[in-house]
Amino acid sequence: MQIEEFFPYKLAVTADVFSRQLASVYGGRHGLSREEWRFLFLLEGSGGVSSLSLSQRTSLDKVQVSRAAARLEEKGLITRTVLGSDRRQRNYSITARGEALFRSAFAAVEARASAILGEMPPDDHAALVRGIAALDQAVARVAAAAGAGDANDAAAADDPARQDAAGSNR
Amino acid sequence: MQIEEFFPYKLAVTADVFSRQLASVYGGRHGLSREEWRFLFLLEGSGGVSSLSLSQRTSLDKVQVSRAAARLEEKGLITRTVLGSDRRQRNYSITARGEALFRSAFAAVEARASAILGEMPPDDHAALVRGIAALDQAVARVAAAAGAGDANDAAAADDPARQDAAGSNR
DNA sequence: CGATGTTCGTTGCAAACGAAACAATCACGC
DNA sequence: GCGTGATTGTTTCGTTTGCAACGAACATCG
Repeated sequence: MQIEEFFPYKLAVTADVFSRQLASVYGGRHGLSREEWRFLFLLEGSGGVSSLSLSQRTSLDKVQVSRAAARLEEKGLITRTVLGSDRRQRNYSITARGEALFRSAFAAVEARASAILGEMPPDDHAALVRGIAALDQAVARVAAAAGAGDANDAAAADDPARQDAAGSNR
Repeated sequence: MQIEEFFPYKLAVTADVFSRQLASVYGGRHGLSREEWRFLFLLEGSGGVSSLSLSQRTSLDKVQVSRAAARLEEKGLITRTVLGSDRRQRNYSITARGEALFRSAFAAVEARASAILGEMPPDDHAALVRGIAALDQAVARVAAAAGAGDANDAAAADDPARQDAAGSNR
């Protein structure tokens, strides 16, 4: 079997190239990392987001959230405040500068994304959207079933320290 | 716009989760990194591959190839020899141990991939394959056009040292 | 042949990452 | 109220990654 014909490989490579195309837009011109970009994306619109809902809604784990928040705060794009109800949690909100930067970046990113997706025949575009949605659901089903099972399976003899990752996000 | 509904985000997240499912198979049980996995994939079957054709056929740049090759050689999974025709290039070939390891890993990976993809309704699966192929072509067209154009665009005023990345892989 | 420029693979270095340890805060049982 | 455990966010440590510089091997032109 040639690797080019192995579908998981093609999916990974294609998605990566596409993602890099967009990352070069918000990264190159606006200086945002992928985590920072997603972070601002979440904050934009909603006035303030607690760290809890942020972890749940993105594919960022708590370490990535912490680091991205530190950098964004340093750049003056977001503010971090401590919640009164639970003083462990943080409440993130976007600043005016952050919102302006994000709007600018978003317009450029969407333009690039539309340029690529618009290059596809409409039928293929619809197929892509449909296929990704279905894959998303399928991988969620299998991952839920295989998450504990295969992890233990893989750790059969030499890795007793591995615990199941049930409580983790991502 | 909610980030969950932004298609590029959904594509990136879904592809990443799927890729990680497979990476946990060849990584967890067989101790291969993604680059090493792809490297062995390319070498398997073909008796020997020159470094030149290897860079062209994978999405690995020369640094990744060099490092993956060093680790694989250290593990005894491949051999590195110097070509007679051009003594700068290397000729990689897989060892018996490497081939055995790869075959075992491949069977497990394919099983996991089939488990996920087989979970999808056949129509959706067909749509996914079709959509990814179309996206692959579309992004290739746009990247070729925007590669130089937008890079210069982004580097408008502050990065005169940027040269076009035409000769680079990835 | 010798000088210059190009290509290939490797290495150094700084930034980023993942996993585990950590401190701070909360929740609960007694 | 107070110890014990759980949860949240941060930090630390070792590794990996991307980028640029480098040396070695070739090519080209005089």
